[in-house]
Amino acid sequence: MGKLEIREPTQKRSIEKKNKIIESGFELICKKGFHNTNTAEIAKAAGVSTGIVYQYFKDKRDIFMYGIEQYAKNLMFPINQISLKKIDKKNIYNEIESVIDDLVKFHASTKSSHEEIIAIQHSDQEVNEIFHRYELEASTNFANFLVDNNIGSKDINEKSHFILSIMDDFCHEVVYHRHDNLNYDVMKDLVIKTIVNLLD
Amino acid sequence: MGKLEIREPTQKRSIEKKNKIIESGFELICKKGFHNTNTAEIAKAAGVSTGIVYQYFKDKRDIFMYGIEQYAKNLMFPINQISLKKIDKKNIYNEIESVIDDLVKFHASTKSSHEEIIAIQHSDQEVNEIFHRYELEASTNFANFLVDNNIGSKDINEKSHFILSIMDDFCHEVVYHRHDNLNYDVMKDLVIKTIVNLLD
Amino acid sequence: MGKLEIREPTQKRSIEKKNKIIESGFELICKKGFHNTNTAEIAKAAGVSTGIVYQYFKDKRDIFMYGIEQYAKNLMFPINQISLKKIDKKNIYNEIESVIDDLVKFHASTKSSHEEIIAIQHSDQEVNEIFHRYELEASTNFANFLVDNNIGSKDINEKSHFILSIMDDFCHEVVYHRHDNLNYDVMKDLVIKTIVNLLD
Amino acid sequence: MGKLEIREPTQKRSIEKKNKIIESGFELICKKGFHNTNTAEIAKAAGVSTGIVYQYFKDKRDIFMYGIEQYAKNLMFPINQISLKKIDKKNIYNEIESVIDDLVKFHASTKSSHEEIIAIQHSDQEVNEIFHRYELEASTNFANFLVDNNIGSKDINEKSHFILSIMDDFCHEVVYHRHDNLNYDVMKDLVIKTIVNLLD
DNA sequence: TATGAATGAGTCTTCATTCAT
DNA sequence: AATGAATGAAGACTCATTCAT
Repeated sequence: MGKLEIREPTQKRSIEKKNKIIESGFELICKKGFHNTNTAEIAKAAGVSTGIVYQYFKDKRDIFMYGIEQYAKNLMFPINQISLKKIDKKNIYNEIESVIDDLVKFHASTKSSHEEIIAIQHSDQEVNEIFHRYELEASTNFANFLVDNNIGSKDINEKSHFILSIMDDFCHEVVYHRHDNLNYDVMKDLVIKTIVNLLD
Repeated sequence: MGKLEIREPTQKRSIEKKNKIIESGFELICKKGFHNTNTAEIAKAAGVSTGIVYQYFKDKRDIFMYGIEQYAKNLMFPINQISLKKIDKKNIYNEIESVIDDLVKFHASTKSSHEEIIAIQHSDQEVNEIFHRYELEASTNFANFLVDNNIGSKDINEKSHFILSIMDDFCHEVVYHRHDNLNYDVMKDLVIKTIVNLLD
Repeated sequence: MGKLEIREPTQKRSIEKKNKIIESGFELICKKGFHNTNTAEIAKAAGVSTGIVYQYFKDKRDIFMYGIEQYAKNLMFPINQISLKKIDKKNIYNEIESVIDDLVKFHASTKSSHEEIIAIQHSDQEVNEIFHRYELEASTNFANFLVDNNIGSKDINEKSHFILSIMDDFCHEVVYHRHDNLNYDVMKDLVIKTIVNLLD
Repeated sequence: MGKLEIREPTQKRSIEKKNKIIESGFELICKKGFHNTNTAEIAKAAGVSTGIVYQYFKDKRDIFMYGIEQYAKNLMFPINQISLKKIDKKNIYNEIESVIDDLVKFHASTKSSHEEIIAIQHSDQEVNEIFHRYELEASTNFANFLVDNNIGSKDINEKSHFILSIMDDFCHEVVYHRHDNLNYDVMKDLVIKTIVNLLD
């Protein structure tokens, strides 16, 4: 009686519909903020009725959480997406530079959603945990990659984490917060040298 | 039109009352989120009636903005608050360690509000600008401090910015995101060495 | 922004519901005044929830404006509603008397709403313009009617307007402002004779 | 205990203050409407504190009622204000025209307040009664004036009332509702002739 | 499955009126 | 007598969620 069960769609059509809602909802929420986006808008943007939303999702937040999960998996930690090939240790400066350039491009491409997502991450414990999970994965993957390449084996977890954090900061700096008084080429050089140093 | 004017309190009692509202309101909003805190709660927490709130503030957001301004000025960039005494260059590792320890303590003390504030910073353009302003100030101050101590004069703005960013990340790591697999003493050591390196 | 659109109902049920809200709302507002009637009351009187009101109407005023439009069209200028048959010029006194009697009856039947409506007409520019529009129509219709009957063709617009105004005053006098010291049969006689005179 | 008595000021200063509040309040209310004018504004316009208002007046409405009383006495029925000198019966058309011209001027001068006052008159029983009282006086005065001049002694009350009503309508027509398709000189002529006719 | 009409609790804000000083 | 700070009830409007069809 009362509240209907949330349905897990099995039909192809249904799955597509559910994904469309996630996509539209997540996009709107990222663009306008969670509290400034209402379910009617989401339904409309997804081309469905408001009622159907509540057959696929527990509540409005649920829509967003699905979006977050996908985002965290695919986009939040671009280091997971960049193909890290074998590194030529003699040429390590250039190798790192190339990775950083890729990361910056990646960040730039997801820029518009990123801010609101970070916002919610910081105000929502559960979202934070999701990210934390994927961050750990990213960090571990990177550590393994380094080990596989016989680079900086001591304190490898800490180094991996630190390096990712430095690179992430640099990307944000470049993509979002351009300061007038900073020369970003100089900064990149500092970043790369720091990383090289850590990996020695 | 008939809108009553916002009063700028001059009486001591009134100023205290206004500050009490900012304090209570800001605290609640930081704890529960802007949209999950209503004006009645804020008024109650401040020990005033709902009506009086609107004599001191334009709207609910206005309360928060006052809080943000104060927070940005006093707490967001603790480097501004830490007394940076003359640095003994021979003992630079320990000097930096001491600064980092102070920063960590500072972050720990404001931990509870910090997350929601970052959240709002990332979703609200105006808040973001306020922080940007104070961040710039922090960065400049720190650069000047380094110059005054004849440390790392080349690319000083970039270095200053980079170092602050590294220290800030470390503080967050320690205070908010403790990863089980990381040894924070090791990380601190990495951080300090990196900074020393940059300042050489 | 996220504001949901006002829906123009097409379903029979919806149209009925919208009309019910207009009817109930208009009646309440006429009886108690616009500012003394709240949306909850209107919704209750219409047998709907407060929320639904805002799917059909932009705001509280909008409900009233729909009512006004209907009232202006159907009731405000009863001369538009009275069937003006061919006039027997030989018997013109009696013909006019009959029209006046009809008008008085009409006014009496709408008496309760009339006062508040006039009140709002005089304080609201838009309402005033609506009435002005229908008043013009009434005046023109009446002028045409007179012309069709070969009565008083000179200065016909002015005469038409003047006569309607005289009749309207008389109706109000009788229906609303009964003065103890006036004999309304005598007044009616004066009115009719004046009109006859104007049409000679 | 509790509610303080309304004070009837006897001091010259106090009386002036009370009158200032009536004047300012009435003006604001006429300009912006009763519900769109708040007591703080009234107090400010009168140069007093909000608190003092409630020592002179029972409530907000009370302020307005005092204003209405004065308005009704002095301005609402301008026929009471126009000096009606002996009428030269041979020249009666011109005499009436002159009265009408005076009335139009009078109406024009009070135009700005007039509309809101009529609005309130129609929505407020008590205001309506005040006007009714003064209307009666105007009507009686005018009847007496006619009798004194040996004009139209039969059905004099009805005629007086009717004539005033016709003149008032004409004034409103000219001052407020100018219709594009009406020639107001023609209308005036119709009005005067009608009146002359009634007085024969 | 799907629709979209309907619900009604919840929130910000205003303002007439009172009260401490 | 006077001030203006303070109160708190009231009201328009929104929106997540449910329900009749």
